[in-house]
Amino acid sequence: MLITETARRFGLSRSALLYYDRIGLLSPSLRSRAGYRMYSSKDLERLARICSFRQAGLTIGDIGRILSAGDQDGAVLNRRLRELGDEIRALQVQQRMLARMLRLQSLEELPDAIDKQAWIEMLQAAGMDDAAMTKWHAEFERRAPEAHHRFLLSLGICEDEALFIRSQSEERASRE
Amino acid sequence: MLITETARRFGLSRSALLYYDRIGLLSPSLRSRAGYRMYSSKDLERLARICSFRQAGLTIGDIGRILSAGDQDGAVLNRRLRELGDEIRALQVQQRMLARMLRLQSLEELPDAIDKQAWIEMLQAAGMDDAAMTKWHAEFERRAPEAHHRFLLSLGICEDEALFIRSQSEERASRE
DNA sequence: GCTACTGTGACGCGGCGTCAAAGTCT
DNA sequence: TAGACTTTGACGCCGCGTCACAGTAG
Repeated sequence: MLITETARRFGLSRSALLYYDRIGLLSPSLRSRAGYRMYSSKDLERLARICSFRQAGLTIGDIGRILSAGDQDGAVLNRRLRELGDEIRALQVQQRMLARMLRLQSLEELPDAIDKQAWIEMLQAAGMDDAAMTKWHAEFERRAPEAHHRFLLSLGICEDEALFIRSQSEERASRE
Repeated sequence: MLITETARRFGLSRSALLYYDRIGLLSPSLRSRAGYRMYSSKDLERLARICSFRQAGLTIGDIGRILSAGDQDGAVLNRRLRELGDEIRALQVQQRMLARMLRLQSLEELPDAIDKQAWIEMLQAAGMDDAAMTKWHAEFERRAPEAHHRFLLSLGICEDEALFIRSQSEERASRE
């Protein structure tokens, strides 16, 4: 099968298949006399697997590793699964930030304290205790003080309390 | 304030600030005699806004547009909010695919029919009726037949039923 | 003179898309 | 001969990271 037809069948672009050939992920096993790429049924099977993995969000590198060496105990798949959880949570944080920005922009209101509570509950649900949170604040303050400040304000914490938390974080950091 | 200190305060890298300067997103208003970038308090305020928007997942282009022309009715923010929903749903689909792949790999079992049912329920919950699903199958078959086939199999639909669905999709597509 | 900063410019990443120039099939 | 395919190669995209080399502040 020729390249464009192969691409169409799998919902890919021609340039994607050219790319896969260039990096050695999928090199068609035959060439016509004119040098045209000919995809055999085995190539198509390999391509089908590649597509599945791509749709599952694996990188080209990971797919190459799985196809060449196999995936011992599903290590690669499990790692990607964890990454996906992290990515989704990060996007959900962005959602909340945007929602808050829109509220502030349209209503010009102060954010309510519920969000600070919600944030704490999320961290607790993730297994963090008070000590862990204090340590996390200290680390945040050390690495990016302004960002720390803006983050506290974004939780609906007032300027004074934010400065208090930051000063405590500084103390804690300097004691170590 | 000098560049590295500014970067540290906002949790950014020096190269990010160099980049923002190059593309004109944030150009410090002063330079020292030796040509060093000096960030004024107004620059820092602008940077704080930039950081907020970046943390909300906006592209550099969008941020530039908002900072220069404002965001009429929160159009940019609302668009990004919709995109985020789409992205999250896409990642969740990837999660389910990966989970299924791991199950198949570890248990070497056939996927159960529950997943086909679950898929249908999801689409119905999204407001799709039978007619819409038929149309969607036809479109899928037309644009990427192999991918359509693999998708049906991934739902735990057996080879025969998949071929049947695809042939119906073809008929439906050719009648239009 | 040492160290830690600063500048500019060039190149790299992933996963392709896009364009150009030339050849091939029908 | 037309036009729909194919080849290779080079360059572009985003949001920076990373290098090299040179100048500057203390």
